[in-house]
Amino acid sequence: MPELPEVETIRLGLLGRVCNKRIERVEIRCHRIILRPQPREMAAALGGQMIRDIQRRGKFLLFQLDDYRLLVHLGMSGQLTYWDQTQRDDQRFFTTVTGLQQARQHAVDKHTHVSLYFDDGNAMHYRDIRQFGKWRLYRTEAFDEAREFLQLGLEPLDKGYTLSRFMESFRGRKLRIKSLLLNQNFVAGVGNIYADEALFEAGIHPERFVHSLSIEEKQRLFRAIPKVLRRGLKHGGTSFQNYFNADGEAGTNQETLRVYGREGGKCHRCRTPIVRIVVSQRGTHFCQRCQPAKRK
DNA sequence: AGTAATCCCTGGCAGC
DNA sequence: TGCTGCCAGGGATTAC
Repeated sequence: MPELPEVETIRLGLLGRVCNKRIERVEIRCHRIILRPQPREMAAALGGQMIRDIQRRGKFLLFQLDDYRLLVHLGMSGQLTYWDQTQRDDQRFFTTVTGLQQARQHAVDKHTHVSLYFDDGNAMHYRDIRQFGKWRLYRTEAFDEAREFLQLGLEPLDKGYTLSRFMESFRGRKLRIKSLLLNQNFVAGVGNIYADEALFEAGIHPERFVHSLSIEEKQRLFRAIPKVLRRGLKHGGTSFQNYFNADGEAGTNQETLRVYGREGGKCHRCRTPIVRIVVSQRGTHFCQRCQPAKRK
């Protein structure tokens, strides 16, 4: 479940690997994940293009090519890894060890849906077990058509993330705060893990309706969001199931999580057992004492 | 328009 | 042991 810190970690890893490399050949094996344009057309368009830069917006990766912009969303289980022709493929990729897959460089398998082969003999593999990922290719001059991208909300680690804009984003909302945090049009890049972590950090119950939040609570949330995201980034992302960086390595942020995935475990702050409920069809973890249901 | 529910998909796991 | 059924979850789509 790659969220902002995971996507950013992948971006940083890929920057030094695939930038300024020319795509010689593209293999698209699963057609489901490619929405636009059709696979044959996408493969043909990518051939001969050089990757000039890689940017990120929310959970989207944005590859700047000579004539195109390639938008990649990793969905639930997407992996983008670099393949070095001088290194040996690691078969341990497919084994489970203490609940966590071990991975390095891997050969093409049944879940490797796209491969970009560069003219220097190396490659970049896209692997996506659950196939929720999306690739979209736009001609640079037609990028305005990427509405799902342009409607994204505040970028929480950028300078434009200000308290006034954050407060503005609450206007007219009448839903639970956890639901709002998962909405990419509010703050981009926050997913289920970091939403729970941010709410714990801010001391806010996930089922609170946003119009009931005090100014102080919103201010705490405003600060908590980038705090937990930066912590995730610092630890190379959270590896629970299928997330690996561009070199196929797991992150370690799962060891620093305060509430997510810790049902029954003791709250680091008050020792109360962490509770798991369902909000917006998503597993939601919180401390009943540190995140009270009603405002004091 | 804003919100809630449904669906997509596979691997892992509990239960028998 | 092997089968069945359920669950996880981002976001597009549909329904209201």
